[in-house]
Amino acid sequence: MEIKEALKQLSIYNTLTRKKELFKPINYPNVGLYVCGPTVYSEAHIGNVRTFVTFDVVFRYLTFLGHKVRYVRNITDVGHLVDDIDEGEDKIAKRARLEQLEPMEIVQKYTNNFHDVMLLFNAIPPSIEPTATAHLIDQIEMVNRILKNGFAYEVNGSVYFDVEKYNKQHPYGALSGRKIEDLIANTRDLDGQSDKKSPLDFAIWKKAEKGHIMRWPSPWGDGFPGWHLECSVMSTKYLGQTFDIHGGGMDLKFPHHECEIAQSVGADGKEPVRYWMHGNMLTFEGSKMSKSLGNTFTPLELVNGDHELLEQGYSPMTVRFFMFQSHYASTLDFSNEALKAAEKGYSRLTNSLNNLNNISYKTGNQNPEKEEQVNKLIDSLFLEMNDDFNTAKAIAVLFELSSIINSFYDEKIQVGEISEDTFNRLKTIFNAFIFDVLGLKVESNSDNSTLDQVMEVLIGLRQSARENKDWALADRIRDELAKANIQIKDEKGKTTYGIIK
RNA sequence: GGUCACGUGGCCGAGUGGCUAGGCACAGCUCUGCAAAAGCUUGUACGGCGGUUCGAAUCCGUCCGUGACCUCCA
Repeated sequence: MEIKEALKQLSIYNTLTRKKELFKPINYPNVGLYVCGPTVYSEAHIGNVRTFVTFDVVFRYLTFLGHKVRYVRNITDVGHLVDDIDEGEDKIAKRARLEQLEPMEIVQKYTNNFHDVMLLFNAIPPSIEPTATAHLIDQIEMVNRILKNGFAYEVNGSVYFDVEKYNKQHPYGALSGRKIEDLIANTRDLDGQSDKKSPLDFAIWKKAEKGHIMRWPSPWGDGFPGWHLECSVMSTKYLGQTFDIHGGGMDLKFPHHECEIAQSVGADGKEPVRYWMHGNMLTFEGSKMSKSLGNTFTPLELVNGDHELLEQGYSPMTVRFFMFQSHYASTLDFSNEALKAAEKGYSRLTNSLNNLNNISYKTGNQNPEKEEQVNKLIDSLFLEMNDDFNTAKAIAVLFELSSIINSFYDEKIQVGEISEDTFNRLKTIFNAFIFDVLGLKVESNSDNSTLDQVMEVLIGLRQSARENKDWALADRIRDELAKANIQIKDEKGKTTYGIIK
């Protein structure tokens, strides 16, 4: 599909500069996109879904505009500690102990779960999905480079990044807007327990204590890599020392992403990322959903309605659509009312889509105003997405187009008022935005062909009754079916049915 | 305590110095044997108080409220 240059001017809000900037890839048309993936120590929750669905659209839209995107999203399978960045137990090791499994069994189990969830929500798999444990040699190498450059020190088999020393040459905290003095002033004393010179320092290699079940040999003895290191290593390895876009949840901005920058600059002397993007959090009743607060639910619970906070289940595409009705950088509050509204809205949109695909073009009296209106709305779809992936506005435009489409379908407006070219453009772009850009799928209520056949019989019987003006029987069929949650829909010329939720 | 966001009509939620966001709900209408479904149409909102401006919901100040980050979480 040919897209006008004027419709390809994408702007991205860059968290680093706090400004919207025109997106210019380093090696057009290639684009490098790195997104921090999950730590696979427990089931994915609905907040994870929001972040990855957000970047799914980023990936899809960049591709749609003609970029060749290499999308790297890691799996963290070692190094992420439970309580304190450098003092807790490894999350995966802990889970392995609790479930009495090998750590790699935990990793596999929750990686599978994560993939299932991503599939359920129709997120395209990344081009490369590297794991931390498969890049230990690369990580040890990066630790060596940082040590060689003097930005790290070894103590008792662990290696720490020297934040204060680094800060003398490179500003630390630019991404999250922090000053090192404030950070120092705010840090708790660690009661002299730590090997670290400063509480701000973070482990890039951690010694494995006796009995620690995740350990690899290194120049500093048996140990495992620090949490932040993998992302620096794998983004550098697959996307280069400086690449285009780095994304992740807002909660990773500090310290995780700040540390990534420090590590990359400390190792290779280059700013790693051109555009930083951060997706915002999901809230429930006003407070952040998070594993630690325990107010999350899993995607499956949401889909099945299997949670005390949920009045019913909401289909994956309803949820996806719901998420797109707000901007990725805003918090989004979950509620039954809002989800139900999204469910109806989404069904309205897919209904219009079906209508559009069932209209056959007929020439008529062209109306230049209508022609211009339709083309302008189509252009707006691009312009809204170009404005920092504003899915909410793009969806609003889709609804405006829906009204026009439905009017064509009902022949309240003749489709011949617009040219055939414009009609074809409308059809192509409307479909493309829904399926390719937003990544929505049409979910059918029933794939049950037996039920379809039964309903065909009942609808036929009712139709005969109506033709005989036997309203009592016709209404009885309708009402009895309604009791069984099946709704009869009399449309023009034909009758269909739907399952009431 | 420090830093930073946000407060939009009944609900959700965009956006912006002057011109209708959109969805849901409500209402009216069309269709229909009646109804439902579906579709169409309408609704003039931006926390309080000051200020800047010809004009502010949009900029500035201030107050109130909510939230996030500052140890883990997407």
